[in-house]
Amino acid sequence: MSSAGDRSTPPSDPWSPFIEAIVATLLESARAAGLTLADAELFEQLELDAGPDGDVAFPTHRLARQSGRAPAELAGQLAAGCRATPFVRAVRSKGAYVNFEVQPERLIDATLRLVFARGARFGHGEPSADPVCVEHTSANPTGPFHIGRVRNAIIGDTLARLSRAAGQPVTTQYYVDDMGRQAAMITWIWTKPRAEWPEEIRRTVDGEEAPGEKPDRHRGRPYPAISAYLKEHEAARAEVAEIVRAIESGRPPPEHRTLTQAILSGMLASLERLGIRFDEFVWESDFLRDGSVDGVIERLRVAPHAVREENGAWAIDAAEYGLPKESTHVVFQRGDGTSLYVTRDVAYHLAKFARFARVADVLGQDHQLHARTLNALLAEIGEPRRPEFLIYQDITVPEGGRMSTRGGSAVWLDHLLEEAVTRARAEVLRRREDLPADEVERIAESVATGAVRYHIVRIAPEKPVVFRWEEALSFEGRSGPFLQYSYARASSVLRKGGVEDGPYPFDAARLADPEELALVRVLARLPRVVAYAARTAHVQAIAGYAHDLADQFNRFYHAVPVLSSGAERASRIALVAAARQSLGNSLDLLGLDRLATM
RNA sequence: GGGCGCGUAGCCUAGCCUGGAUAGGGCACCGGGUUCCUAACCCGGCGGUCGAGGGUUCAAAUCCCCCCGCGCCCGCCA
Repeated sequence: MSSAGDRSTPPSDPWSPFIEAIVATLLESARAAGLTLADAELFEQLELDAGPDGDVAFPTHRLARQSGRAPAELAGQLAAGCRATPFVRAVRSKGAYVNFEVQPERLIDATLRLVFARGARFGHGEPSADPVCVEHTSANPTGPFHIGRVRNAIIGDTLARLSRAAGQPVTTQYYVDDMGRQAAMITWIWTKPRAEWPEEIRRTVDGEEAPGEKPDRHRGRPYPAISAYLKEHEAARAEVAEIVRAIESGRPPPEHRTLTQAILSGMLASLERLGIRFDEFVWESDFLRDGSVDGVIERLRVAPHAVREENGAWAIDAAEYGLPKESTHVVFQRGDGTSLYVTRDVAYHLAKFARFARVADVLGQDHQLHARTLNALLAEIGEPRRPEFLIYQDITVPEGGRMSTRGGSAVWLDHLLEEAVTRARAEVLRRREDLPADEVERIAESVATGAVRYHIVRIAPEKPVVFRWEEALSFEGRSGPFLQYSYARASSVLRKGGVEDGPYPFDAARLADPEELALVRVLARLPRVVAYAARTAHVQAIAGYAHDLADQFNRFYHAVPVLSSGAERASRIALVAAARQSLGNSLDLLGLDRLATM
């Protein structure tokens, strides 16, 4: 059940004329009954998708209270005073509710027309001029993705797709952290002659090095061992620290950027399989190089709560920003004059604010405090704007604990995809022995990546997730492959009917089966779902919608013959085409491949 | 200790922003369905003190308070 809420009735929403008609007739009825109420108020109280008793419901409790009347009696009177219109077939009261049932033929007609008119843009909102930046993933380029980090990428990419569909000009950015100790550790080991590698680190690379191994895997392989090694060896720590200093002074080892880039490219290749690409890459060190970090430091030094620490470091006393007691002093410049991550992040965000009307950051929950610290520093330099943070919870392993690269508990994205492809291939071969091998591979890849993407995006970001292989690799029920299968079914009907490309003439009166009307109702919801999901960043809403749509399509498919039907044939084909279009648009929003056959 | 998030059937989950009529799905389990457009499907059944308590309200899974449990963070790391 959803409220009409923001009272918008855009032309991109098939419900708009129905809502307007209902508001008008209800208002008229209320006035006739001697009641005064603003149409805005009435609009807010309307409930859409109200259930079995009607399409739209109006609860009278509030109005009853205002007028001192009994809700049920009021509902009866209001219902009786509503005229039938071309849009509204019946108005009935039930208890305290006035239920409106729209003219089904009208709804079918309006919805299918809109779907065909807008095609790939059905469900999308009106274009807006305000550019939006979505920063997501931004994982340190130190090795392959594990599934925990991929949650960021999937949520961020889906948010970007939804925002675009909602009409916003979106730019996605990956913030490449090439400045930290972690990046320095990689450079430290790979710029050292192999003969000088400590034995325990060399072990991690020798023996398993495969030709054609992805660079993120290959170059990142020694990383966990370096971590452990540095804990025990001070001299090595000093060498890494020297590299960090070189990077911070703007003179990194020449191989540094190349190595970082190589690992990043391997990581991006994995995301590419999931349909995730970035418009821009922003390198953290660039803000140092172009002087903007110095600018931020200057502004922070004269900020209202700037304090100088004993050893010459500078901080903001951020007590009033509601930070935890122990971190109220936010240091933005070290005693040795170098900058910190949060300082550079301020510079980065100022650069974003200069270009974008809205700035969204997808962050893991471990960055919660960083987000608040960043906000505090922005406030201190008088920057009124703030990023919108989308914080997601960790993916943990069943044994307990977060996924750890070092602890060996990580589930690698590449491994997961490999396993998913193996299973998907077996499923395809089991039922489609007619397909050529390359076609089998193509389908298996799409099914596998679709299953993984959907498995992550279906769950609200703020929910913690425990990773389980059986669940992640499920191809049934509420899964990506279920959606793709439904799309393939619809495609198959159109293919066999010889009408893959339309046009799709139809007569709404021929679509009288309850399952047909039910399917149209689901189709008609898409524009509102997209608007809602984009506005609230509830990316899981589109996942739920796509399942509802596929589910209802399958019910219709079983209940009603299409190609073998008589006078209804053309209209049913049109309905299948519209369902395929909407489902396809939903798959696009989720980043799942449309499969014409599987 | 403080901050943030989470707690809905055996398991997973939607709904919470914006309170509204019998809380939607999926997995598992039980019983059906394929001379017909793809059975990765469909139909039926089973299963709920919405963590506990209190408050606000005509009305609370939804808002407020408190408590319990779980996770994360609280660095001159990133």
